[in-house]
Amino acid sequence: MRHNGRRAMPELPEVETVRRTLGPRWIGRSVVAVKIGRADFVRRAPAGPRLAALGMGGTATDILRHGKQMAVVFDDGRAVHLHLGMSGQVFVVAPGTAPARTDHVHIRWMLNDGSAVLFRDPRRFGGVWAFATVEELQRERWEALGPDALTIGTARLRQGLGHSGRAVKACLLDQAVLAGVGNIYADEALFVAGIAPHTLARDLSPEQTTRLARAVRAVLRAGVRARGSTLRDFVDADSREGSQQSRFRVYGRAGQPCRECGATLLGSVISQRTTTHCPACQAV
DNA sequence: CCTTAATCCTGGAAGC
DNA sequence: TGCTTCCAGGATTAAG
Repeated sequence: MRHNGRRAMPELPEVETVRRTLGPRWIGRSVVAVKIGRADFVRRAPAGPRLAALGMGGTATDILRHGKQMAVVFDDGRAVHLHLGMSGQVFVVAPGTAPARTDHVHIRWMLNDGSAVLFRDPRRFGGVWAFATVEELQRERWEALGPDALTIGTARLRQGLGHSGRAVKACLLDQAVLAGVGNIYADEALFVAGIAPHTLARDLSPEQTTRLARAVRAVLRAGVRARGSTLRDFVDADSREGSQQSRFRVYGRAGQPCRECGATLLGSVISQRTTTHCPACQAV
C-alpha cells in the first residue's frame, strides 16, 4: 500500500510535545554560542548582530506555543520564534554526547551546561524568526492566527467559520480560522465529528459545529497524550519517538475499510490536500 | 467570494 | 540493481 510510512509532519500535538520536552532542558540555561549553518534559515532578525538576535548571552525563561508555532523567550525579553515546517526537529544533545545525525542541522544553540539545542530540517519549510520582544513577535507573527485549536470553544469556532462558503476542511486548515490543525488532524476531527469534509462551513448546523469543536480538541489532546502521534520521523527534544499506540482513523487510509462501519474510505482533494473520509459515517 | 496552481525542498516509495 | 518519476507536507503568492 502506498504512503503507509508517515513522515514527520508537525501539527499542534508534535509542537506541544517538543515544547514540553524542550522546556526542562533549556529554561534556566544560558546561550554561550549560536552556530548558524544556513543563514537563509533565519527568516527574520532585527537590526544588529544576528547571533545576539537569536538569543546569544540570554537565559531562556519560557517556551511559548500558539498553534503550530513555538517561541523561546529570554530573560531580557528577546523572543526566538521557531517554526518546524513539515520536517523540522528540535532536540537537545547532552553534554559530551554526539547527535544521531548532523546533516540538515541549520542552527545550534550551545548552552552553558555543555548541552546543545539543534534545529534540524531537511526540507527547510521551517525556519527561525528573531524578535526583540514578545510583543513584537505577537504583533508580527501571531496576531494573524486564530484561537489555539487545543482549547477551541464552540463559539470561537462558529465565529471563525462564519458564513464561509468554503469546504469545512479548508477552514480547519486555515491558520487564521484556527491555529494548529494540519491535514492529519483535520481529517481525523471531521471523522470523529461525523461531518463530510466537503460540507460548506455555512451549512453546518449548530450541533455539528459543537461536535466539530469537541472533536478537534479530542483528537489533538489524544495526539499530545501519544507524544506526537505515530509519525515515524518525529522526535521530541529528547530524541524520543512518538508512541505507536494511536492509529489514525482515516488519514492516509483511502481504499481501506472504515474502522467503525467497514465501508470503503474515499479519497479526494480539498485545498490541495489529500483528504480521506468515510461516506457512511460522514454523511453530508 | 471562492479555487487552482506554482513555489519552496528532500527522501522514500513505486515504476520500469 | 539502478535509474527516473511521483508524491507528501505548510504557508504564501499570484492568477483565474
